[in-house]
Amino acid sequence: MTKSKIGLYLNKVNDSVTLLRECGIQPTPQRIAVIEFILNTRSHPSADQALEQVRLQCPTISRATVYNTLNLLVKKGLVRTQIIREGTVVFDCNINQHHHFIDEETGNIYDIPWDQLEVKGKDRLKDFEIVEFQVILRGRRKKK
Amino acid sequence: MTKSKIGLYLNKVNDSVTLLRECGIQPTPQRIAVIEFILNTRSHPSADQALEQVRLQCPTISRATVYNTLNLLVKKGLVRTQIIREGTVVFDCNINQHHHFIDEETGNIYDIPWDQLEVKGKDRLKDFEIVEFQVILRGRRKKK
DNA sequence: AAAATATCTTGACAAAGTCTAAAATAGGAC
DNA sequence: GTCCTATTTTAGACTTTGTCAAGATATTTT
Repeated sequence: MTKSKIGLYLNKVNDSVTLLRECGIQPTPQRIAVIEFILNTRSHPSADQALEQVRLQCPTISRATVYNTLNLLVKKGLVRTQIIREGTVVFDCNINQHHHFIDEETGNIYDIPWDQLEVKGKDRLKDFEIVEFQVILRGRRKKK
Repeated sequence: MTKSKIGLYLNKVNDSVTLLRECGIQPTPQRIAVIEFILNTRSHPSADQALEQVRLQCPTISRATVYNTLNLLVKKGLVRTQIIREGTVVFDCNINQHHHFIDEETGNIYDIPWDQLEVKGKDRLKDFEIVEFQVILRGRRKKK
């Protein structure tokens, strides 16, 4: 399993153990619980929301460990943070470039595939060296 | 003076008094100090940063008053909030649509005029009703 | 000037996040 | 297995951002 495929296949404990080892992270039960939760959700949770969910599996885990583990996963490039919710950083297991849509009624955050939108005119911004960018859209998700 | 011109002309106390009155806000010394600071900065400050600066002019102002006044100005449409900095809401006196560039070295936030960038493909997002959007770019501002 | 409103301040509180010291655990050497 | 060391985890203290309520000040209204 390669890093680029994470986030969809992580339903076996073995996978997360392997993944942690590949990143040079000791696979403790706490870290396994965190990585299995975060790589299997599309919900862009905050650290405290992750804590709440991870405790269902691993009731004794401390807040500091969840924060430490999530930050470690960010440092290793397995997840990334997004600044799109008021008051808290959210964690995003989709490490490929993509955009975001935020439902202002529910607070839900949806990924928009990179190739669905095109941003034109960036080369005109002569004063800025762009390292990354994304479009952030807000509104309502339509009911089916 | 109309609301659409605010943010550039606000160097006379009279202007801010007029503006507050136009919005049905009683122009107290505290509120004048807050509005004069916030409408004359391009720096996208947090509420606590605003407090710090406003206290230079009005040393006795309380934190609650700065928060209340800023939120009041948001409600009246004179400034708006942006979620682009980690850990805190920032206030933006540019109420016209625009994009943002964030210098990752300094944390400085720069406005990018609306017409400099074009986002194509929004109509393909059938599941979403878009109320607003912006492009957020990160990188380094080039030295002159 | 007294009463009624509106505003401001202080301090308490909650949530998000970091840090530290001590306890628990794991891994390696023997 | 036992001992030793390095790594992890935990609990709690602390900071920052933000809100709220109660009392103190100001401002209007009459």
